[in-house]
Amino acid sequence: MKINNFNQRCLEKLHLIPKGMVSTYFELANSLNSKAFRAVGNAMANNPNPISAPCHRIVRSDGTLGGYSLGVKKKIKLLKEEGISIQNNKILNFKSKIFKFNSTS
DNA sequence: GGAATGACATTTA
DNA sequence: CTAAATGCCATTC
Repeated sequence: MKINNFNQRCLEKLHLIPKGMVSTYFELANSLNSKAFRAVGNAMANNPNPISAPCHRIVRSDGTLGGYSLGVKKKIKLLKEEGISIQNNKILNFKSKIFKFNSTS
């Protein structure tokens, strides 16, 4: 098995997300200089370490939660604990809580 | 090497 | 606004 560059990359980025903030698959892939937001989701889905990586801070571009290996329910709870308000499986003030990575090369 | 899948995104009806 | 269809990228079978 070769090194999971993509997967590892995503996990590293997750660590950059400050508490109380969330990010989208799109932004995450964008930070990787890729448009593989699909592959990003796959990387999380395979989730080698769902504990070491705050994958619960990753949501869809629409502000919806999307999914979670441990269960969407858990994701909501975690985000709420982080200080993020969620309702109807959607993040409130999502635009204000979205976090963008350093796109500056 | 090829087909199939997915925690997605965007557009059109 | 909701639903359906299409496109995209990487990984897995």
